[in-house]
Amino acid sequence: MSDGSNLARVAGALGERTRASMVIELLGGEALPVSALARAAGVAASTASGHVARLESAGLVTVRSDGRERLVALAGHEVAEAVEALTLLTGESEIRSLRAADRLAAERAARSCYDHLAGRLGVGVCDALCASGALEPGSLALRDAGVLERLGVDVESARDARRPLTRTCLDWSERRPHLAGGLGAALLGSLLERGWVARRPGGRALRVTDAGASGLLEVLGVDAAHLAATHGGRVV
Amino acid sequence: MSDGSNLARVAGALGERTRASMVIELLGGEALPVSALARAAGVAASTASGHVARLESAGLVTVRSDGRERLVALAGHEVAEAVEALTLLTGESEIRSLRAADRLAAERAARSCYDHLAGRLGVGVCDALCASGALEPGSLALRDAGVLERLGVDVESARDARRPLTRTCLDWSERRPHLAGGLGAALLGSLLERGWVARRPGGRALRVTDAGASGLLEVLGVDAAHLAATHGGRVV
DNA sequence: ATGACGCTTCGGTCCCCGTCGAAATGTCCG
DNA sequence: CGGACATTTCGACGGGGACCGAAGCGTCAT
Repeated sequence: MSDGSNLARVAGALGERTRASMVIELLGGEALPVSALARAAGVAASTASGHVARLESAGLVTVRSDGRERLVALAGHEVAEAVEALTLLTGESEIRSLRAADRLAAERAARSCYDHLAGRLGVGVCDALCASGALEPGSLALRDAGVLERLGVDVESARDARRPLTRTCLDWSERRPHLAGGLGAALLGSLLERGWVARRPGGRALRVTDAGASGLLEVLGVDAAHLAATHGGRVV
Repeated sequence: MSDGSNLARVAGALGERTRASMVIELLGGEALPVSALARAAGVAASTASGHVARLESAGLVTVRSDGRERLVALAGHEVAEAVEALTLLTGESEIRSLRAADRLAAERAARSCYDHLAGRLGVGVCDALCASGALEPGSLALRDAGVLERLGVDVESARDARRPLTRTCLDWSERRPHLAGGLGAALLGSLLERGWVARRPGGRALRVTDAGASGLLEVLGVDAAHLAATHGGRVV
């Protein structure tokens, strides 16, 4: 690795506006067809096809054929972590359109960071888990699995030798740490499975359902409906 | 951030062989003059100058004039973390030359990961800190500051609101976590200040001094001389 | 079977950017 | 002050790659 060509190959795959848009789109955690990525990035299907091929050969995404579609997904949580680390280096973005502003507001409120919660909701849930004694405040080390199990998380099966059980992920919008790692992934998975949060179509933003609002209030004392509301904006 | 241009700007700065080599060179943690980066990357001084300008405008490095030299350094630990995260995505590198093989062996043994220890030595020290009860095994949360203070670390001043006290950093050579974060930085700083480890010129690799070998053996029970030896290779 | 649809390949165009050497600027040291 | 050195600017060259539309190839539905 003293030679830079490996790093350049991976970074170069992200280092172009169109491909970067595609990867950000995939950061929602769902697999998307090539056509959706083309639309999101604003390029022709043929152009998008080439970019997907390059992302795949760089190992950033995996592609799976499904009928006549080809579904593209991030290759793993390591990719999402690298993208998040790079995103932290970028300054704030300028708002370009009303639609972009809406979308940004929704993502600031609640979003998935590939496989775990982020945004105000993610930080709020993490803080509540610390306050309830489930997690150690600074390090986010697991202290008491009880609260998490009441959220439907199977803590034991969240253990995975390939990555730490808990990890702090610095939120680019809140500039505060939130819960990532195997446990963060299991938590989002459980909330999605229970229908407490749902993915908003066409992006990384999440929506808190009525069941989720009451459940999170009861178990964690978190006013999720307030946290996940777009400040002063319309909530779809 | 739903637009990819910010991500592309930062990733694009890393996404070119020559600039990637320069950044890897800077990952040692020392500020280097432009001429040293040019030599390391194998390009003319004028070419290197342009690349440094681009890295600076992307916010990845800072440049400080010192006499007739301009010293380039990584802009902060966030940059180092992003580069490490990207490095984890690259496969193994092929060895191109005997010199590169020597260098790689030295870096696998002991190196600085911008501001903390990495390589076999870094992992070994981290394991020993866990075994001695100073750190919590999985999360690396601080348990007992005593051992660290015997290593010269001022734990209190290592606390920094802008980043976690301890963080796990996955080692690309060992594929095992080691200690990063504010405490990891303070530890490397202390070992360098005490003269227990020293930077090898021209790279990220570290050398364990005689004082360091006996000190680490006494305080942590770590056979640092063995860990930091290049396996079967010559040790300069 | 016959479209409709999603995707890829191909050919062509254009521009960005990495590279160098030469010359200019600025700094240090006799 | 004048020569050595580090760096930057400039001009020129060449290559890689981003883009599109048209055409070809599977797959699904009617």
